[in-house]
Amino acid sequence: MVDELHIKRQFPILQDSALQEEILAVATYKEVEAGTVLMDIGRYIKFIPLMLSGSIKISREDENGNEVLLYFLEDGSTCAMSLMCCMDSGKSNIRAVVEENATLLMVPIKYMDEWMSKYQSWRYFVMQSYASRFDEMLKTLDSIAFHSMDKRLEKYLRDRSNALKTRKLSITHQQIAYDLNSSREAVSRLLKKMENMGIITLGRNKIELKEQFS
DNA sequence: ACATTAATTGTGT
DNA sequence: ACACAATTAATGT
Repeated sequence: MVDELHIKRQFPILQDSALQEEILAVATYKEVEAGTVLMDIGRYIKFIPLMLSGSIKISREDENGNEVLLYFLEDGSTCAMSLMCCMDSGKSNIRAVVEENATLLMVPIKYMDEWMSKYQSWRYFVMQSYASRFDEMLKTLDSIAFHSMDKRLEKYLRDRSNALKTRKLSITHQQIAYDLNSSREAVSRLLKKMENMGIITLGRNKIELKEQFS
């Protein structure tokens, strides 16, 4: 069901075929359906997930229990946070919820050290994951700190569209509001404006991003 | 096909 | 943010 070709396609950076074989040998294949809480704050991380398909939402909670959306994970990527955690306390700082049915390769974290020194491509992979997640989080931070809700909403739609690889999003205004820590009404009104501008079309439970959406 | 109902979206304050 | 209206999709009859 999962072979080297599969890995090559989804993780082009992991070129080393010895590494690919080793991944296949030690990883367990897992299918998770939408809504599953893959990892929660405070839980111990035992596996590094390599995503083959689907989409996962990574968020974090502050002292008051407010959830903050950090980014979406898509296929071909891994959770930089879990890479970091296995060098540190082993506990997760984040929550990972499956947005769209996902298939994963779960690699036990005990291989991390070994592979870091053994495989150059694994090192690159880890570094690149860090770099891109860090970058992504900076953008999210900018968006929260410096941009108004309409820009944040645009970014949200873009991100979600990229993660799910579709222009047709199935989501309610309420859920978006929750992810952006805003109110449903505010989101509804902004979406309506965007529809009037002609960059999206709205329907019950769906939002379609038009070509003009940049 | 029609009526009922729950969920989602729209609007005024 | 709240209250309520309007619309939509799902479900039963």
